[in-house]
Amino acid sequence: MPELPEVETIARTLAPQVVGRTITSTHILRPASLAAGTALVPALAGGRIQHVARRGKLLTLGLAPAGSAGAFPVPVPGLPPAALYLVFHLKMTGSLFVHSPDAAPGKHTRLMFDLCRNGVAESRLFFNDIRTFGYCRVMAPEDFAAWKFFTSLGSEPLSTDNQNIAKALGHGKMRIKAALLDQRRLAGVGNIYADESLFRAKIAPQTKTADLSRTALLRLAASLKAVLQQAVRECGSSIRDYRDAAGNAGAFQNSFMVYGRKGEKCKICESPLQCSNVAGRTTIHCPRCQKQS
DNA sequence: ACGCGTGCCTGTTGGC
DNA sequence: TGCCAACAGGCACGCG
Repeated sequence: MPELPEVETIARTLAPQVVGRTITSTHILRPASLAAGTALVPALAGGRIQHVARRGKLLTLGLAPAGSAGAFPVPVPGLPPAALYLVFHLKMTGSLFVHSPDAAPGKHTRLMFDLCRNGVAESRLFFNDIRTFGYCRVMAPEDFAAWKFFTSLGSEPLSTDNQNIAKALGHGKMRIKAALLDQRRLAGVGNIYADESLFRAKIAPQTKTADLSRTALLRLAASLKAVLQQAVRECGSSIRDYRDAAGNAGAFQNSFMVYGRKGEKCKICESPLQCSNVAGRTTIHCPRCQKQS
């Protein structure tokens, strides 16, 4: 389930395989996986991939039309300019891989993009998604910049200072775990990194944000950044079958203190870890270590 | 306006 | 051993 570190890793490993290539054709195996921009699909042909970027959990490919000098009047905040964007949300089971140009779609292949370099067919970009929650949108910059989900995304935790992270998390009446998962407050945090950052900050996930001191919120901000930074360094977490765009597994799952460790002993105090449901999500925490507010 | 519960989807897991 | 309910979870949506 790609969260910020996984999407960042996928973007980094995908970029060298696709930047500079031109899309020659698009294969839509499951129309519903193309959530918007069907009318723009013909415009992809001849588009040259300029960059791969990430915003929250969204992964974007920015295209320039063939021969363009690169003047793109409508900017998309937080992303490099492009004439047209391919925007992916991988949700739980989406993945992106580059295969040979004649590779056949698999059972879970939803979209394929043929890529050429210097006029020669080079590869085929696959969007696979077992559970079909993920999607791809083809968007002109003005549509992208006006897309409600995109415009309501909160700031990037790794480029926001601790005071502003504490501010983003600290208001309202939510439980702190729900606030961490709220993409309008901070973009990119999912269930894994919410639980892991709460453990490291010694905060119980069900605590109401209003009951947390400024000190606790600042500690959580620092823990969240540290966890995300380490996970990016370790190329994300591979549980089940997550792989980056180069086919490599991540390593951060080896550093999990709580996620997926229901009933196991806390690595700090050896108390059994408690499983509960907070904000509609499976939540694991240590009832002994996570008490500070 | 905000917070919360539910549905979407399919492969895997675990209980009986 | 086999069946099947429960589970995984990000986000859209509807309700209060």
